[in-house]
Amino acid sequence: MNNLNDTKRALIEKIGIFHEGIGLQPATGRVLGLLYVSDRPELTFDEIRETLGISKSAASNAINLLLHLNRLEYITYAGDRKRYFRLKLSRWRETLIEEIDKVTEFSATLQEVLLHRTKDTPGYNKSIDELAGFLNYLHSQIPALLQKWEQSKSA
Amino acid sequence: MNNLNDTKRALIEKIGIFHEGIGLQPATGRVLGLLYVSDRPELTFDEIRETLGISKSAASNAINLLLHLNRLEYITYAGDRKRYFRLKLSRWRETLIEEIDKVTEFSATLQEVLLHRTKDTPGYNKSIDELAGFLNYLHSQIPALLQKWEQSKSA
DNA sequence: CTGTTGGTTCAAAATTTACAGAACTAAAAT
DNA sequence: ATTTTAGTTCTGTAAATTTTGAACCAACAG
Repeated sequence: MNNLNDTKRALIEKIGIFHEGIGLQPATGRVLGLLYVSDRPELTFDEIRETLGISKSAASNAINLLLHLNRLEYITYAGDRKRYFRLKLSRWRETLIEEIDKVTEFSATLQEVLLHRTKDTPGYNKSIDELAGFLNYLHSQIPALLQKWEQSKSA
Repeated sequence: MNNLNDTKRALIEKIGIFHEGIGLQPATGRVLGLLYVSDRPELTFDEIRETLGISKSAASNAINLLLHLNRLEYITYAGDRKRYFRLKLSRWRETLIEEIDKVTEFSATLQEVLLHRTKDTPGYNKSIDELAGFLNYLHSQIPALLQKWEQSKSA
């Protein structure tokens, strides 16, 4: 049914490993990978299960987690009980911001650290303060970066 | 020797968990946490081991990994065989760039995906191309962001 | 009302990870 | 020369994670 060549299989693994790196489990990462490379971007539960060679429960868990994370949505067709799952790719901005926020939220912890650090290590404290400060700045600049990027494209 | 109050212990755990999130193991994250909160910023192998209550092997592995990742350095004193480990905090810019690069490197995979995707799904492909494009743009803009942040500070 | 489809949920098995403990080593101290 | 220090490396294992398979369920179809 979903016949994938070796290149695409390898890409699925690569995409899978990347997403493992950001905290998803292997099977979940592969579901994302499959949907990225599949020529038909809407796949059923069973197509996903079968193409990836995973169990129903693994497929169910992965799909539901991804739905929860807003990475996936599904469409239905009248007279067809199956759901057709696809990536919510148009939401990439929000997804990316959420990912970057994981890092920038560390800033709050650093500021807490500063409140409890001795004042006897000014150079050290200054570095922590700088890092925290830049993380906040980075966070604040993402919308502007997105805007500037859009502009640079239309130019 | 290294007497830490509950607040600092909690901060160590928080810093540890954050670093677990970016791929380090718990004990390794806690070593970073300890060095962030410790009033004495240079600690010996045994002080780290004892304060965190971890085994020599766990301490050895964590410290060597962090040295490898350039997150730690050590100093020595004549007539003292111990090494004194400390955070390479002044390197936070490089560390952060490396962390952001983990995300932006995904762009290359996306471009590979595009090479192998059918042309029959233009909207879908466009989203992938946009995401890849913005990741590249983000990567390219980090140095400028650092510069602008420095300027905004001195103002 | 009975069977089938499209899943979900649960318990157990398999795999992976993280760590401890003990044995070891190189350099320095006695 | 032998003991101590400051770690390293290896092996075993406990715990956590991930996955499977089987039982289950709700909705619809015949």
